[in-house]
Amino acid sequence: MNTPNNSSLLKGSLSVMILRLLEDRERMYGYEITQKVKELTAGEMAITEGALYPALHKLEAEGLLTAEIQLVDGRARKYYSLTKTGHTEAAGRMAELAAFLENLNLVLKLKPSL
Amino acid sequence: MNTPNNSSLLKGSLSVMILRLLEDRERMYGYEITQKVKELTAGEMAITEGALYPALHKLEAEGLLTAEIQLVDGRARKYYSLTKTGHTEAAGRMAELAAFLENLNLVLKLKPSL
DNA sequence: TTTTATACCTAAGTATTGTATGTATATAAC
DNA sequence: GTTATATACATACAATACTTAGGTATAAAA
Repeated sequence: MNTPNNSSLLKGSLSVMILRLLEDRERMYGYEITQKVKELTAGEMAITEGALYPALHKLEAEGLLTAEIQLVDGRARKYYSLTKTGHTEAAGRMAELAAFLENLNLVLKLKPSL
Repeated sequence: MNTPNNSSLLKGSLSVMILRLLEDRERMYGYEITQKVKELTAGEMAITEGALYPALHKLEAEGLLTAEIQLVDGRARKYYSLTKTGHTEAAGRMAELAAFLENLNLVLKLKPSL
């Protein structure tokens, strides 16, 4: 029998988004992530800073991200990049999410496009 | 500007699943829901009872579900049905979820099938 | 000069879910 | 006949994520 997927009913979609964005972009800073998400979703999805920064710190503490601070126009930016482990984990979590969404579709009988 | 969708980053997917299952089925009891979800997902998704029963009680308290107890083969079953408000709310939450998933796809650039 | 945008951060509260446990009956296995 | 499994409900506690609300600071625009 399959091991039941207890994996968090998607409550961790924020960290997956962060990891996925960094898979494509090499490095990003926190504020940039909030703007990029707004841009990609035409303003419909907003990541709050109160959720984002703790999530970034956690991913860094888990060894999935590394950070380096850089001064740009007199303001300090903290750039994050995926570590080697982070790349692996990003792929893994994306697969988990995809599997969860497929199962969710089965339960909700969503249209294939969703 | 669009009102940002702060709607809970999908952490409430369980209640949406319950509402959606009841949209199609008229009435179900708790244990039946756990089995139906297992069946629909070929055992890959398991709803824990510790999450399910409080969720059902909450939906009932919110007036979205009504419950009636019925004895079947010497065991008491608690059947839940959508109220009129529950039907409306079910449709609303499904729409919210669909919107959220679309935005998630935009951020994650998932394949159309997901 | 004040507001807006940029850029970071944390603390406290809320809400959902998982783990663990409990009760009880019916049926199947031993 | 006893034990294990399936059915069927329930709650308490812990873990965790996210929201709300606030704080600091610089640059640019009004």
